[in-house]
Amino acid sequence: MSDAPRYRFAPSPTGFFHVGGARTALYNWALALRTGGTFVLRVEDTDESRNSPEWTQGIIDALSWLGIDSKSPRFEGPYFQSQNAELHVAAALRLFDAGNAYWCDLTPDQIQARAKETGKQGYDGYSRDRGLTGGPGQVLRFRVPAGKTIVTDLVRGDVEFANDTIEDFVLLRSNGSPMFLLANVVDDIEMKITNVVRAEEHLPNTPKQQMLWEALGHAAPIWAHVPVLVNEQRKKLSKRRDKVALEQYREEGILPDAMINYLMTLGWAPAGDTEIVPWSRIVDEFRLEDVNHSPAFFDIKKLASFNGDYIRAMTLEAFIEASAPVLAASQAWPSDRFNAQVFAQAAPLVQTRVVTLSEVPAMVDFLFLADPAIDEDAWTKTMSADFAREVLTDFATSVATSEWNHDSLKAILETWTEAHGLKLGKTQAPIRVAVTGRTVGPPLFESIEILGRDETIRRLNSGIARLG
RNA sequence: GGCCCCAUCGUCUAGUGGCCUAGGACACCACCCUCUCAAGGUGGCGGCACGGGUUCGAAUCCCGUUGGGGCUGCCA
Repeated sequence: MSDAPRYRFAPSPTGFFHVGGARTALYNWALALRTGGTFVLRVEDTDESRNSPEWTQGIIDALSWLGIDSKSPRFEGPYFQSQNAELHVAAALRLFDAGNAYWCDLTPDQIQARAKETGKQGYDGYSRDRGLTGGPGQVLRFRVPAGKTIVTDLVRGDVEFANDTIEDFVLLRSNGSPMFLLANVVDDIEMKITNVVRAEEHLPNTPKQQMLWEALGHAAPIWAHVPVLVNEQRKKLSKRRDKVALEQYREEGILPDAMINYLMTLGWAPAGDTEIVPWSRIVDEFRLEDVNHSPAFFDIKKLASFNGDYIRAMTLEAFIEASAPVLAASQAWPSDRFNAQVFAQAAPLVQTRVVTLSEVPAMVDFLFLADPAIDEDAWTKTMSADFAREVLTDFATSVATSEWNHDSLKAILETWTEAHGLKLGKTQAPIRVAVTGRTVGPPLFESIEILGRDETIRRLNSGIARLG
């Protein structure tokens, strides 16, 4: 098993979990599962400003929500890049000793000034042969060899870079700390990573990393650069502009299975005519070679549709259980008025009517409010019907002594409706508004049945009173 | 500017030279069902960026154009 592939996911902790990162993690996880390989989590925390212990827990929690279980035998880590700093520096020094790196005392300002002078871009290799020996204020730069670098990529094929278009990049900062490129490669070597699957934005870095692997005496891993996720403007999803936090979707009632399934269909599709497929099938079918080459728009509407499908596919028990937290957290009614048994009765009525769990409370609030919140527009619209008062009055009278189930309740109104030459769609409206406060909602007669006779009659009468 | 990547309905995709008068999904529209709203069912709208090749035959291969995107830091 020593040749089982080792995949890795290497996020930098930034305080929230990016949906793009989630997809990359899922790709790596699916691959590790199918190949009998390992998923290594490494937190790239070498930038002080991106380092906070709770961020790390956030990553673990987010992965776990996505079904990437840190206790699975397929999972390894988390490792922390910051803890390997000594290794990174040692590798850099080895590179210097071997002549693959050299010291440079140019400041960023000086580099810019030189570039302006020569009319060229970036650092020009000024210190290559100056024989500097290091010390305060000097950075260590990699000596990019002549020739070209060919990156063999599982999704993109061979990508060729002319080495003279790659400047001698910094390995060690002037304060002696290692840069990301170096740290990343040294860690990957150290952790025996065989497959690097990451977002396309890293592709331009790849020739540099490949040169590092080789200079350090190792064969480069198998690369795969998957397309980035973009917004409606076709720009890379960004924290500032876009809704990218996985946690936010979780809070809004997106189901993990829906998110997982949706994310996997961005840039890839399972065989057949349906995109809604269980994770087990994704694991069986997912291949990097089949991943699309172009950026994919993260479409919240389609995500919502997937979520609706997943909600409807749940058993009633599962739906009730999944709704419990949002119900408990809801501010829609005084918490002591909530009744789990009542909700359980209403649950089948709401399950087909919500797309996210967060919509559940608004669907049943009239059951838990002392008085339903009357929507004014709904009221004026429905109560302006000339039969409104009469239907309310007659219905209240009839149901006072009728059998208490939705079929009889419906039959009562149907009889009344026919006798008045009207349509049930019309006559139910005033009753619905008086009882629930709105023109839309779960089926009326079922709702009334659950609400109970006394409360229904009370609301009907208070509606009549409100009519004046 | 330089380097690199990409290009099938509005969006996500199927498609790897003939099965394509291009299939599915989301969105949208219509109809059916129906106590409202959903769900469900049926149907519709809508696409191979453009121009050259190669080939008996091109969405599929090649070149160019155009258009998008990414990277370009002593961030990761």
